[in-house]
Amino acid sequence: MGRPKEHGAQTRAALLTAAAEILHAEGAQAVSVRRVAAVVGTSTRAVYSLFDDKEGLLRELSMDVAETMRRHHEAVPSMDDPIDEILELALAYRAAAREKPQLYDLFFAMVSPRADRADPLFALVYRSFERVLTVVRRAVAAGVFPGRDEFSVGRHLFALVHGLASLELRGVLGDAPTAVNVWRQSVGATLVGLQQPPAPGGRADGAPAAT
Amino acid sequence: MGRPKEHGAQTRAALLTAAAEILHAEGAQAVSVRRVAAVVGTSTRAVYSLFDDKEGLLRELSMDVAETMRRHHEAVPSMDDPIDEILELALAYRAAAREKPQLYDLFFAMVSPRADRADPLFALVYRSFERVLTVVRRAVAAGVFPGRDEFSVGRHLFALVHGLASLELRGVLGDAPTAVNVWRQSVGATLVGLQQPPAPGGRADGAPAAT
DNA sequence: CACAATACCGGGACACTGTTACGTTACGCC
DNA sequence: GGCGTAACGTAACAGTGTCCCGGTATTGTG
Repeated sequence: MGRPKEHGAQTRAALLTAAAEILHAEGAQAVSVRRVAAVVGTSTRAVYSLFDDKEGLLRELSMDVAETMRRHHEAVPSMDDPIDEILELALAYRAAAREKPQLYDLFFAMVSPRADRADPLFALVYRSFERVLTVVRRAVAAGVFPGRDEFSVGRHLFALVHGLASLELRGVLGDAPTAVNVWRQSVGATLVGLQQPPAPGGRADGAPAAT
Repeated sequence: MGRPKEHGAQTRAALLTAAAEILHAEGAQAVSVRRVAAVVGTSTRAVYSLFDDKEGLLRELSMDVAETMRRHHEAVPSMDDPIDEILELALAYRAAAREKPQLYDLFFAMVSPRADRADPLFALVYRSFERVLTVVRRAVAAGVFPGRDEFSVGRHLFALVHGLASLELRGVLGDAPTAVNVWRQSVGATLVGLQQPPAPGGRADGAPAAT
């Protein structure tokens, strides 16, 4: 009973690709519900039927970056030296950010401690982090990062790659060959530092010292 | 000749404080020209007379963060050990970001290689970076960072503190005491790594290797 | 086969946004 | 006092996200 849905999977896909094209070509602020609907040739109503609202549409788009992140991260092969593997994973983060520069901010906006674990988008984002944690965990077990745990190292690396990505996407790191060297040197130096025991005065996991 | 200006320095100040209050209380998206004008009790025209447009208003607000950054950075005293001083400067960056959390994104948006050197806002932003560069330069001259130059070290530190600030403002670093430990450990480990000679395969300044 | 119930659709309306053109007003100068 | 001029407030314009209303297509039922 009732009129059957017209806005099905293909309209949904068309809206997403249209939104992605506009976003890729002109940036996030150029994406409007009316415009996306007009490109597809449907009404704004379709957006509100298929996604809840504009945020839902953008949220679906950020699945795109999250998937790009996952792809690059899981494409990194296992290596004998976990240090080499972590460096490659950092460069995978860079590659994903450069592949979807306009979506990168959307991706990082998903990072939140209050994220719902059952949310498929969060789960997808977490897979990339988990890929890194796997190696780090192995390295910690092997005594590569004395006095540190996997989360401490993971957080540090996350902060660094996000900072590097932010700077590069703003053009601060120069052209691509220069930028990749900055990444190599920065991540490399960080990994060297992490292999030394942490300075006293605070626990390595970030919790305050139990005095 | 001509009607005298009514929208002088005090209207300007009132608009700025009103905008800052709204931004502080409800975030950046809540700031609208009409609303700011209504709070002050004047017309939208005043905003366009005193500032060029809304971006000009926000731009003036970002002077606020830039000034906060400068204040915290220049409050850090000279120390015997440049490593200690750099760590304190990193914590100064953190303090400034935490003092104006809603404005932090505006601050970072000002970072661009295409920034106009004559722009007073850019000049203000650059003072904080220059404060760091001064110590780093001294350390490089003393041979503390073998095989690296001041810009390589400065960029690395900038990426790290921006990443840490971004994570902390999103609540990822936990409560304040935990977060400050994360900062100390991360910046500390980074400084340890930078004191080791860089890995071969690329120049430390980020430029591609001259093979 | 007719009909009403139903679930969806498109277009228009609403409350906003930033920005600008317009008519008005208030001053200094002649 | 009249006039030119510059700044004023208002109102309009084009755009945004969102939501409601009249219409419509389908389908179970009489």
